[in-house]
Amino acid sequence: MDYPREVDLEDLCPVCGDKVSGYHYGVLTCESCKGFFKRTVQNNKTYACVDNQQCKIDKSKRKRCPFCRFQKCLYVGMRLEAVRPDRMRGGRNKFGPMYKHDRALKQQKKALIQARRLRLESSSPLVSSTNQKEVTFTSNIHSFAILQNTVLNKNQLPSVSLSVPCNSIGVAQYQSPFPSNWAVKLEHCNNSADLAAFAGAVICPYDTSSRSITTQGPRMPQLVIEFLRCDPHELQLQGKIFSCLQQEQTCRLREPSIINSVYVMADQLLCSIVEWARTSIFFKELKVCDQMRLLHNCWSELLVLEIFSRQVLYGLEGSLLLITGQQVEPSHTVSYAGPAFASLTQRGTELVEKLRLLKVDRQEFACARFLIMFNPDVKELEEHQFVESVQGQVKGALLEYTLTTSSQYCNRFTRLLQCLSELRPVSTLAEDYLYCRHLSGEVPCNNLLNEMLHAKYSWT
DNA sequence: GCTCAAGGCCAT
DNA sequence: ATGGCCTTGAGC
Repeated sequence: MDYPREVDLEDLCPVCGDKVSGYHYGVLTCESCKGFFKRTVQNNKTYACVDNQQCKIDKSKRKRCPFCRFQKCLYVGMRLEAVRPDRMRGGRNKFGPMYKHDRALKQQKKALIQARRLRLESSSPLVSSTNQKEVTFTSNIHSFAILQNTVLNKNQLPSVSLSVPCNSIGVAQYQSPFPSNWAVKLEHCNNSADLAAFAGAVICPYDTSSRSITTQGPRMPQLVIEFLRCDPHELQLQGKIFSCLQQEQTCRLREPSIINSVYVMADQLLCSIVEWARTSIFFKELKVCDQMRLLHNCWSELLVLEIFSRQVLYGLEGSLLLITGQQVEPSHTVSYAGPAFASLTQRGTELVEKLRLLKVDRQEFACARFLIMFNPDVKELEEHQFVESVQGQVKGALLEYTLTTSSQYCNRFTRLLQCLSELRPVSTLAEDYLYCRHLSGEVPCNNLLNEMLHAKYSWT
């Protein structure tokens, strides 16, 4: 079979799309972006964007806005500290081993793609036109889509589907009620460069065997598999929420207002979060008092993360996807939920966009929940050390996962953590909003959500 | 001795 | 200011 020549995206500069000339300051980039980055850092240049700081940077436009170009350089993971302050020439820097490891990963990926092609060529010389189209599409976009095909078609062992390092993992096991956009999701290859030291500390000894490629793809960290097993069941929750909304309607003898529905949904989501936590690995081993402390600290962040993950994994840009499957236009919320809700939605949308850009996947969201929950900064924890050690393990697993799934050392892990740290202010806004609505008596009472809000506002 | 990612140079 | 090509030199 004659496949179209594959456009290897990894041969293109992640900043401008020009031809890559090698690793420069931590990332495979072209010669011109290398030079641009060097000049900017060495000469301490500051730029300004005359537009809205969202200029498109490609080969033909890269000269137009140095501000956005430099932002993009940093975004794709170019490292300021790789520019030498003493301007010493030649030699090697501390990123040497990282580049080597990254190259090895790329080689493995290429080998896998080759294997996949050979397999297709030998097993089905007459591929239907639709299949052919799909293969062409995915291979042009990203190799992992092909890796996934290999695994899903070839191996039916239960554990195997969990060992695929890509966003599409969930397709086989996860019955989403929403239209799937898995096929077009790309694994963003921006790994963390500066995490080699941390990797060494957490996954010690640096476990290259776990990343070695087999026919099943790189292995997923065991802990991430455990986290996925704990995932709440979306359909069950959906059914419960529908029945609650119906009940609300029956009690009030009218269609519940949008804010009422939001409140009911938030309450049910919260119930499912608590249920998830209680049955989850690590958490179920904690003393009840510590469980309470942790949950009181993080419930709203988990709630917000739950809503955000739905937008990133299944939602469409520009609309808010509710657990019920309804799509809401965020700009319209102001008319029925007030400006406070609209500003909350605005903040949320911004963060969702960041998570979308990062292409955070189900595995990473699963880790994120545990990271948020096991917060050793929570006061008066009786099992503080345990909580701290779990957080360390989760970070390690997440780091290992990002290293395994991405072909490049960039700063994916750091960016993920950065995004998660931005959840707190949004969740605080959400709490404030819900509490105001609760005080005004517009929403149902006697539920878990009220309890949590009361607990918070009686403490502070 | 080779590699390759740093910095430098200079025509544009 | 940009970007293609050159020189350098630590680490393998």
